[in-house]
Amino acid sequence: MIARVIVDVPSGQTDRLFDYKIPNKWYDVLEKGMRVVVPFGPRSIQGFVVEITESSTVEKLKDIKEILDVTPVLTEELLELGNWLTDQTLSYKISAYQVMLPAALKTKVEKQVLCLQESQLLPTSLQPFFKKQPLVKWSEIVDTDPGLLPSIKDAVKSGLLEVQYSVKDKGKKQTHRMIESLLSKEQLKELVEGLPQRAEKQIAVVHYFIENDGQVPLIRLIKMTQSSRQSVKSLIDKGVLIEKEEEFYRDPFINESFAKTKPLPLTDQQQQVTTPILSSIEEMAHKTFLLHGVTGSGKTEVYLQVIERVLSEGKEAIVLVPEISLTPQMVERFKGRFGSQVAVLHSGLSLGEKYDEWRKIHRKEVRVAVGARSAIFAPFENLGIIIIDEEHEGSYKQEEMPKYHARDVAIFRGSYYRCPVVLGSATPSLETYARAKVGRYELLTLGERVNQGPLPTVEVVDMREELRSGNRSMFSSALFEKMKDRIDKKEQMVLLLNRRGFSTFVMCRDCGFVATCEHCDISFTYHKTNHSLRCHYCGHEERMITTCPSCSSEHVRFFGTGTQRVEEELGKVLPEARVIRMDVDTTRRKGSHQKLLKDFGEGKADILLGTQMIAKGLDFPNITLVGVLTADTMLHLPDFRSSERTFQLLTQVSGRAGRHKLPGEVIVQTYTPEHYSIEFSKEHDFVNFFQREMFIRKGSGYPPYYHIALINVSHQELPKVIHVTEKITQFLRQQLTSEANILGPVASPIARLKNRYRYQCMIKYKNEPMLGKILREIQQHYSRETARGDLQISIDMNPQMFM
DNA sequence: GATCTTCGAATT
DNA sequence: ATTCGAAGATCG
Repeated sequence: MIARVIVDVPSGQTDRLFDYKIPNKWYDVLEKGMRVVVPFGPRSIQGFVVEITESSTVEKLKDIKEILDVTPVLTEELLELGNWLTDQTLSYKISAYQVMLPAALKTKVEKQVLCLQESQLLPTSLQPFFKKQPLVKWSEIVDTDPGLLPSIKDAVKSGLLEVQYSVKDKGKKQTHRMIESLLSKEQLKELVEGLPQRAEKQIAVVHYFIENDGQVPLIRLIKMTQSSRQSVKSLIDKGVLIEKEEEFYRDPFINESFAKTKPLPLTDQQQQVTTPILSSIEEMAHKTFLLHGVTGSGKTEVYLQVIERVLSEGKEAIVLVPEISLTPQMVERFKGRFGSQVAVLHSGLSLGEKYDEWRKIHRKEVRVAVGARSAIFAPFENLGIIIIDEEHEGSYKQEEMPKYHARDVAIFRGSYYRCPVVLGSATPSLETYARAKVGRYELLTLGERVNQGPLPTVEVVDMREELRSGNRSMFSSALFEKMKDRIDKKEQMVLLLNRRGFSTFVMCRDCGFVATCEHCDISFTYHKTNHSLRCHYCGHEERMITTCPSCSSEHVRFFGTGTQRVEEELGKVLPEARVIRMDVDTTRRKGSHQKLLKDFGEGKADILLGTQMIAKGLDFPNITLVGVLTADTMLHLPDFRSSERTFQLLTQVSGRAGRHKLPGEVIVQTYTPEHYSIEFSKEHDFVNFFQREMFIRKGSGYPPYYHIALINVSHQELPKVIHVTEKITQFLRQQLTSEANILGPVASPIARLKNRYRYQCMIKYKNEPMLGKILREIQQHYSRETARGDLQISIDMNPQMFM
């Protein structure tokens, strides 16, 4: 029997099947979808079996070396999905399979040197390594002295040493040592009598087992009885106790208990949107729904109740949530309703924790997966529904290979299992809403807030006017008055500023020199905490300059406002206000995001100041004011979605105010109050925003009217980049139909990043059946140069970002 | 001529 | 990705 394998070598040349013989002993064991170790050239590497056949066209086949799984990690469906993903995103098969699995399942290969005979026979320089053990890491020898390479080679030739490869699973299952008594309580009591008085510790341990039943983790036993490992061990040796290794899951929520919740009665409108979803579940008819519900309209309760139905039919559910709103608040609602049926997957978990959550799904111990983007690959085999909350969020698009969008994967899986996909949002993406309007998706609308409360009133403040009337501070007088008012009333507020750091750029007032990162074409952001200049794209950090490097002037000043500066300013103008600042810098540490929100929820601060990460999902009853300091920051980015993003952000953040009893107010400060994305967000008017934006997209040939493919070329040398991009553009013009609109080559918005120049070419198209094949040809053509790493060509079939 | 470097091809 | 071997480069 032959196994056809995709090997773990991400390169163009190896992105195909390799055949291996299956040794007789594994005929019944090996299934497709399992990971195996195979010989590949002189080394051993990991691979996925994707097919098992009778025969092969290749003459000299090698044997499969090892099987890494007991049950397949990739189901039939996921294998198919992997193929589809590869075609859609023009990536490698191996990358597609790997992205569907927890990182812990990716093995690492270790190169080792094995000493076959007495170490004394080796050259003296090598002897010390093999004194203690015959097996030594290759790196251990070569790192100490690269000059030893020839002697190793010689020793291998003369049969003293052998080079081998060991493939190791990264994902260690964690085990606890559990201790259990072998004797009955009566026997234990007898035993205590017989023990010598001075064996205090042992007596304490035995007493524990007289008083308690069943197993206990070793560590806990030692702690509770004040005993030691030694005393437990001697009881084991005596045959009184027994030690067992028990596999356990690292539970990230171990210290939290979730109050059980019951389904809430649905409002009429909730009822209306639930019915069509339920019938899609029952009829096993795949359909994609767009659940368009204003903020606070109770989308989550709808999700919970349709999932309830799915579970009662014995099926499974996936719920996708943007990473940032995967807060305890959200998790609590799912765990509260479905208890231990839920696995939670997000980036805050350690490698091992993610693996454990994944295994709960794989082993069918849970039936609901709640998580960020990658949870869309949860290995369920009887899916009943897929829900994507906040479907417009950019984080559903993976920006690395394979550059997939979770929404597309959801629809693939939904149609495979003939189950509904529900896309929920208060501000759907234009693509999604357009599809709903033409009937490709079914539109469901929740137009009112559950508590019947009105949407917050939004006041737009023209900052140019403020400036004219002499107010040069970052707070308009309207906003400032309202802030003071809330502090007096002991109510809370949220301030949004989409820039972290202190200032957005640092410039010399005399010569206009702007401090920029030496590796990228990006201006530095000043960070006050450690008095440094930081590049927000590559992370490079330098000390703040006091004199201008260009003209030696000392008039170096900060321009633009970041969250740090606002925090400082608040301290001056509202010293009595307690402020929590939330941005990438204050939430870098694991769990700090949660902690800051918890503090705010408990009323430990009056003001929550932050970047866009505070715009989503938070639901605190006491927030009655939202202030947007500068609504324009996103508006002028070189991206055709900038208006859409601005509208979404303003609408989302407005939704944070007045969600409960107290009415909410929003103040939006801007220099362009007449811009339609600001005007429509003021009225919470998605539908009119949509129409206006669609008109613009149509005129300029952007999605949803056209598809986009973006090719990004980068290299250390500028002429090379230009030349290659030029060639690619030419080739595309030649190959594609005259309907396709090919733009470029142009420098990327970030023209240099991490010391590499970047150029791009954009294709706008409606129907280009050959596009995939043509782009593959381009990849192939440059595969030599890209394999060596100096040239990079990245293709994004539906880019969310143009930087 | 021996040894070191670079480049391309093959990996089942 | 990594490895091996052929073809050129460098040195004594």
